Amino acid sequence: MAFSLSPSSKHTFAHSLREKGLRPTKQRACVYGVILDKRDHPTADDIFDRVKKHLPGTSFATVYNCLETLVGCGLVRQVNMDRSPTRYCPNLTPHAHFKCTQTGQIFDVQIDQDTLSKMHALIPKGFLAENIDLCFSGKGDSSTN
Amino acid sequence: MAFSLSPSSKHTFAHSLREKGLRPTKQRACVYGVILDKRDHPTADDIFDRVKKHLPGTSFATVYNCLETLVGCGLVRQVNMDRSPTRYCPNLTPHAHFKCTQTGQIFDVQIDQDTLSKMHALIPKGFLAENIDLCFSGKGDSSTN
DNA sequence: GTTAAAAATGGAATTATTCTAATTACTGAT
DNA sequence: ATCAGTAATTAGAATAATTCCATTTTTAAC
Repeated sequence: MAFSLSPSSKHTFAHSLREKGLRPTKQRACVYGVILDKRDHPTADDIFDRVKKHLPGTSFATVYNCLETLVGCGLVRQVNMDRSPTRYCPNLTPHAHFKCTQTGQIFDVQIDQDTLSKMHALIPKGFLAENIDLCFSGKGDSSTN
Repeated sequence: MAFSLSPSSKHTFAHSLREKGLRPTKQRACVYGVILDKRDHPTADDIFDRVKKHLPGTSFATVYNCLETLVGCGLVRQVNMDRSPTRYCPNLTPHAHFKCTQTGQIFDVQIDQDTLSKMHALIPKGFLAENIDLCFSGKGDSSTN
């Protein structure tokens, strides 16, 4: 059976897509669903595996298409750390990422408004930032292993 | 002829390598040289082309090997923005990068100590960051085109 | 000079991602 | 409801940055 989003997620989802004239298809809902469901910053590959459990016929291309669409609608964010596969994150609040070099795990790190402003203030006159990306890497919290 | 580093760069270069028991070969010097020479955040491909002008026999594998070595010695930094090819930067002071979405150009953006501290302060207890990466993207300064 | 270790080389292999052409599913107008 | 037109999905091929591997060359120490 298809993935079922919670009523509120389903609403945000359908609304965000329709705003851009796009259709809330079951594949898109499912991709969005698995990203919301387990917030472990999955790769396209992880997402493909999870989606197939719900919609076995789904192709890799579709997963990539859906991801691109969801990113374009602002429903999920892409997380790129060094050269490793792109990961996807449904947390839309201002936050940074911390990658544990030992486990590969990625953690969200909240950014307070003051620090965010200071970061914005770095940008020289004449530049207009549409995107900010802050990534840390190092040893993660051992208690979370 | 091989690339010639300025006396002070040559010293830093040889010193940093020898500290790790590595040899300051002409290929490594050349790769480092072209990165220092034109600080435009070149890709491995760009570097390969430039190195070949000085040392025509150089292979792609060597360029990658040298880059890995230089990064390992802390002589250059890798810059990864989204999925585009890795770029290399000899600026070792704390700085962020701004990528112009229109031209693809990458600009260095200095980070002051206060902002840097605030960014560090975001890291939760128990985590130890070895690396910080701050990237902006958006419209670059039109006066630089 | 000889020898052992390190580095460089060329080409093949890998892998995440994108592209392409063909099929299927919607949506809106009739 | 049906049809036409558009959007989305599919399978598989293609791409491109990077890494790997086996071999050759260079270097440094004795």
